[in-house]
Amino acid sequence: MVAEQAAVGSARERVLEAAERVVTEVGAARLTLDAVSHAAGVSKGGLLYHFPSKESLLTALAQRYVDSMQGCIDTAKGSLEDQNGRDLKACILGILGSDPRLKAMGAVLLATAANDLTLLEVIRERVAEHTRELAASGGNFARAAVVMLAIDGLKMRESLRISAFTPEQRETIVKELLTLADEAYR
Amino acid sequence: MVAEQAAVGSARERVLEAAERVVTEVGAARLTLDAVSHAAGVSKGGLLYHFPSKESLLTALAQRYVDSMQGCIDTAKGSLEDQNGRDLKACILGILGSDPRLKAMGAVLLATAANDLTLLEVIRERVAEHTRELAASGGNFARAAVVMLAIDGLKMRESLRISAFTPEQRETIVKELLTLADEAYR
DNA sequence: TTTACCTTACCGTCCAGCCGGTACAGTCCC
DNA sequence: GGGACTGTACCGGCTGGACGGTAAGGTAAA
Repeated sequence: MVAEQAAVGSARERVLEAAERVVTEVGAARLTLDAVSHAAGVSKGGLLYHFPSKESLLTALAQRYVDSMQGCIDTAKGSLEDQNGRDLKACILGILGSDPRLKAMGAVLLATAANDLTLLEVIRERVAEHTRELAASGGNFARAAVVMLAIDGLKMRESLRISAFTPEQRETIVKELLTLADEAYR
Repeated sequence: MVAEQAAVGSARERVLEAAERVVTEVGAARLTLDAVSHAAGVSKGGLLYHFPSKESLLTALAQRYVDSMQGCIDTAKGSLEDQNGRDLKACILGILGSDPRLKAMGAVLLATAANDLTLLEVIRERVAEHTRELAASGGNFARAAVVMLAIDGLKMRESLRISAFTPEQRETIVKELLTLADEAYR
């Protein structure tokens, strides 16, 4: 059961938050307009006023996820002094950090992809941009790419709740990623 | 307990193959019993004779994927001489190789997860076992884990068709993974 | 005749999207 | 200032189609 939430923020924002909650709690297949509208404390008509179709809701969800991730990376970047591989390290700390905005990331990705693979276009573009930046960053491309891919892999496992690392193991892995990032830009 | 023989062309096998085709071609949300039975050239009743529910079909699909992956790894392992980090290298070559059985991997994972997150149990167990083996293998755990995670990340990106690497870049990444695997077991 | 395998026809539920409303805040004209 | 009109935000019942699953029967081999 998805609890109703007090009216805070714009209705549009409330709906998106509710959709994330629904998808994490009951799964992508049960992400229905009824469930989302109920969780957001609006009627289905109200939801459809802001998102004229389910597809538009999913698109907005994917966009929100991309924005959140960028936000987390930027925050992490701000806390790092200017150094070699700063961007890559910001990705490690930003994406694998504990920011609650990225908690639902995998589920959102899942719900989006499950409903329509073409909705991943937003994410595809972001990945392409990251890849270009990586190639242009002047470091060891292959090593930096491995670090990025490992970040993805870990985040994915954790989002699908199939990760089997202990907290200690996870910590050594993050440290190893930071070391590898260092080496890539030495 | 003699397992049902996976005779090539048996209806059961045809259905599973058809399900993979459907999920890659039209997406997880449109993986319906009608679509699968039609693609397999059987009636819906015929499909339900072999898989009494959609859930049982999805479970079989997940199991088939786990088996395929293990098969690919074993094949790759056979082609490697006994050396340090042989298992890890077999994962790199097996999973990131060109075996068609793993083509639909991500889509299958997606379809399974989208319909019911608990169906990932089979995969969760496999990941846990791999993690245990990695921890017991005597190499540099963190580094080996990073390699495994990067394999996952790359495979996932490719399955969702959001990867943006050129073939040349991909090749250098695979080489880098092999190098890192070497280092982890030196 | 029994069993394995498969078919067609059908049923009940669920869900996306539609539609006819309500409430209310401007704003323009008199 | 007050009536008429307009646009924004939202409500919730309804429906048509899709989909998972059932039932009853048919056929061929053992």
